[in-house]
Amino acid sequence: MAPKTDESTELKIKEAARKVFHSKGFAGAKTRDIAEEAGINLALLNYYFRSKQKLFEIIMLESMQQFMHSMSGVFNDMDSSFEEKLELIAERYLKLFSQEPDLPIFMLTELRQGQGAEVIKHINLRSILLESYFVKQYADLQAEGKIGPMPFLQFVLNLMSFCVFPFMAAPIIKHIGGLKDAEFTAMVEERKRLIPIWVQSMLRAD
Amino acid sequence: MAPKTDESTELKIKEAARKVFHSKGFAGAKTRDIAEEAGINLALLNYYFRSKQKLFEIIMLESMQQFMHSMSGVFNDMDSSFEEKLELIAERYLKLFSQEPDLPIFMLTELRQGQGAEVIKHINLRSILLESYFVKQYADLQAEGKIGPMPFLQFVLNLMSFCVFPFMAAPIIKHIGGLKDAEFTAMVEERKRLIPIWVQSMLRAD
DNA sequence: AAGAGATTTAATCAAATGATTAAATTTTGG
DNA sequence: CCAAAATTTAATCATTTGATTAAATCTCTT
Repeated sequence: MAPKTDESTELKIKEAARKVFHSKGFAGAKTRDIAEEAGINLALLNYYFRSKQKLFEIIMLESMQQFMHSMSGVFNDMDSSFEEKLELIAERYLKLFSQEPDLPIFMLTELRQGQGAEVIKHINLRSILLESYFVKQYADLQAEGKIGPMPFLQFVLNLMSFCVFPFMAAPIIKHIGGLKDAEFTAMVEERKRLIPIWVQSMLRAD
Repeated sequence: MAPKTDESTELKIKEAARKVFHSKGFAGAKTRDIAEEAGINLALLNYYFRSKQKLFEIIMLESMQQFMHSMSGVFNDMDSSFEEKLELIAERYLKLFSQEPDLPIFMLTELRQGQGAEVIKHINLRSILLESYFVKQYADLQAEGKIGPMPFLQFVLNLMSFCVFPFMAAPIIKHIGGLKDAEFTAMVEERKRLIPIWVQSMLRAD
């Protein structure tokens, strides 16, 4: 059944590893869980990826790229206005995290601890963000006095937190609000519309 | 040296457990690490707390109480205005997380996974929040038309995310912004002042 | 179809880890 | 000061877990 170069097995393992790592974290993920999730034997996992650590680094890197891929296209689009970009960013991130709700807390946890700390250096996150067309548009609007003096870093931080935090705090939010899954989804949908409005009002505040 | 009921040893262990659990999470924390951090033998840890799980539940509960203790006093203070409460909340939370930067991501991670999921039920987080004087002040301002129709849950979510997210994302923020610790602290200080202003502007936006 | 190479598996190893036990040491009450 | 109780330790156990190995099975070329 398996062809000479079996990419389907490699993909199955990676997919399983992504699921387990995202939901349990590096320390909580067991290689046997990943193998079982992939429907293969433990030895095969090491045959393909050599070690848990190596497999993790691949998943971590791809997760971060997934994270940034949603972003970079919008950030450097020359045809959309600053306001339109706000809408696109909220739209895309909330959609991504609706599909991958464990992604934000996984990445922030692993970046904070030892595991993922190395990966961040292999990605030019800094330049992708700070040399984007989005930054130029932001600076221009500030120069024209159309938005306030909020530093760009604070602005991005606030925008990201609006998008990311609801998913990280989902269990508490559902508990406090007494929300069922559908109601939580509705709240997220409402935020797609509101986040751009909120951000704009903040930018004019101080 | 040790008195009949040695509370100092018990406290030493709990303090060590708090440190290790907060920085590594339940799965990443090793009982031997905790014992070493406390300067005692592994067996003594089990003598006092019976098991890693039991010790964790104590730490988890106390962490959550610490989290809410900062809050509940402000939320039900009859003498401060809504605007003053915004300032107090930003002030207190940013101060707390400056001292305990691992607290937010620890709690959200463990609440999301199996470990802490039980603890949330033992705490009336929902009623503490939704039956507070803060909610009444919010509703009154809405009734008077002084703030917009933003649902209270979205409002609290936004306020919390402003306070919590910078600490969860600290490694990325420092990397992107090229910030040293002192500069990060300065940014947090600036947010103490700005968060109330931002929130007020959002409340008038939609 | 045969055999070489690739893929997959069952069995096993070694280290890490949570927990226990029995003995040693210290503290307390008489 | 002595003995009982409490505290602390070193040694050990059993399970989990990451990884390896040798054999079996499958695929593809000729």
